[in-house]
Amino acid sequence: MGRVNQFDVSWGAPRPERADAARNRQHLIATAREMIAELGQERLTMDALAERSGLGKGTVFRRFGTRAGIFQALLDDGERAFQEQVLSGPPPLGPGAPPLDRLISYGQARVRFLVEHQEIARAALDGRQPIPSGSQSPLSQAHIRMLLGQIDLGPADLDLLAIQLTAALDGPLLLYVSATDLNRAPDQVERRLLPGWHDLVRRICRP
Amino acid sequence: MGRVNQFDVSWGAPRPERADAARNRQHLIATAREMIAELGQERLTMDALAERSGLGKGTVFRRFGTRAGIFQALLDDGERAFQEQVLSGPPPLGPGAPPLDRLISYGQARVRFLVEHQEIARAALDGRQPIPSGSQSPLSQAHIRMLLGQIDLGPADLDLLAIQLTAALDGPLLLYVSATDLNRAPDQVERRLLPGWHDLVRRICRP
DNA sequence: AGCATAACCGGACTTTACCCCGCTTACGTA
DNA sequence: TACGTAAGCGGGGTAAAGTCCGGTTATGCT
Repeated sequence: MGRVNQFDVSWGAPRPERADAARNRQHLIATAREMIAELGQERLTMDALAERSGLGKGTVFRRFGTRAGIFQALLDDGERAFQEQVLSGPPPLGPGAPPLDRLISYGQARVRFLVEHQEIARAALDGRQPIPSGSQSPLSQAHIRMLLGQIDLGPADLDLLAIQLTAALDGPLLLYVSATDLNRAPDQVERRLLPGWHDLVRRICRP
Repeated sequence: MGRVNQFDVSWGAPRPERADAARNRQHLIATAREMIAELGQERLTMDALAERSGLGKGTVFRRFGTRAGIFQALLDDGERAFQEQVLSGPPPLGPGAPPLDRLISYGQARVRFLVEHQEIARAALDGRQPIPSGSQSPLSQAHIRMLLGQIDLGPADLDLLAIQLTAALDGPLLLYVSATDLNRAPDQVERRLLPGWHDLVRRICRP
């Protein structure tokens, strides 16, 4: 909800969004959610979204820039809510617990988040964009980086380590686990991935 | 080179490819390489590829199924050659060295491979495909899995660990490192990623 | 060799992401 | 409150991905 348009990457909004534009974005996102629920992501077309919203095609594209942009916006939206839990919710996810515990439960929460938003997350990938589309999951990466800073790891490239961990967390879901598995048995997937993350973090962070 | 068409996922070819089809695939791959070198991946269109090859559009699509399929084929091609080095080349990459050393140098070789084929690798991603397009880099994953099996890691989900490591290896390049950085200073990227991989593996595999 | 059949070929056709540009509307200033 | 202007709007236009199907060619069998 904070961003002005698809080019506004910086957080401090340089200029407030015009009222009608904000209204339209809201409406577009809501309509997109409806259509995805009804038809599935692969049948969400830009034209149909525009028509059902009662807006012009041009508007849709100015808002989101590209088809993948819609899904990124949707994901951002969900991620923002999720991130609030993480930043100010109860321990061990929120502050108060030892950083290692927070890291572990963060990963577990994110696995659940990604399983839930799996369809949208896949559609937000875009092979044509030269730069990682909107730089994938920067919030997640930043949070992991922050927690790593509070753990004593000796000399290490913490920024890179955070990137690697983020990839090890997101990758198995987005790229490597078959969609069939996920749809048929999301529970089983979680039962495997959650301990996997736990184990990975323990291995990396032990002295 | 081995696969009959985009639906043939199994390795043992059920039926040999017809001679003209094989010739056309060869020719298409070669032409695609030329055009990418001349124009860049984003300007490689299916129509242009067909015309320049002197073939019909239908042929191109039957061969590769989708635009991303072309890039997957190109990547497969390169990966196969790379994999031979790994399976039968000299140590520490090839067999003969201790598995931990092989794992480390494998990652380093793969980083170089991905930096080199970066453009194609990105284009091989496809957000619309419900299943991880051809299941991304299965060869790499299998090799890592094999090496992990030769290292004493105590009780662990080795298959999942291999997936996580593959993601931690590929992810930073495909998703998180900006394309600008890569193009301007591939050397610097390597200088950072190579030690990063070394460090990650040491952390995970120490007793 | 001759034939049946399955695979392959090509290019016209459809769908859809994305661009363009003249018109309209909201907001800062006087 | 009136005005100038920058931002927003909409829908027709383009190009490229992906589909279809009638015609063609390779291959196995006799």
